[in-house]
Amino acid sequence: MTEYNFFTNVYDVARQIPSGRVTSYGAIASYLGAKRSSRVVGYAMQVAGSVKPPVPAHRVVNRLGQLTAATHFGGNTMAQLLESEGVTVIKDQIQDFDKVFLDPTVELAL
DNA sequence: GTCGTGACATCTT
DNA sequence: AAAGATGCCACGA
Repeated sequence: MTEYNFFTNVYDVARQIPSGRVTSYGAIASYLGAKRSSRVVGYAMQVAGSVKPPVPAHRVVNRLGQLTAATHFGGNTMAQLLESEGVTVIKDQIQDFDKVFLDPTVELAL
């Protein structure tokens, strides 16, 4: 009995994000058909570290491309991971965000 | 069981 | 056009 919550749905999409790519809350929310529920998407990421399988929350950032999640990760760990995947991140700010940005409604266009 | 807060975004005035 | 207010779901106390 899989608890199909909005969270679970977000995790599913986030796990479909390839390495070196990033997405925004609104994009995922929109993909799920709940644009205004962007807040819930963000909260899902918070618990993402407590969910199975682990979700690459470091690939999910806000609309500005800022690693706002780093606050919960406990440091710059998130930025280091992104750089490790080929994403340039400076001071919790993704560079070339337009290039690494991936839209689930486009790439994952179901 | 109820109230409030939270990795944001969108809609309205 | 910009600024302000609202909305959504889940979890914590």
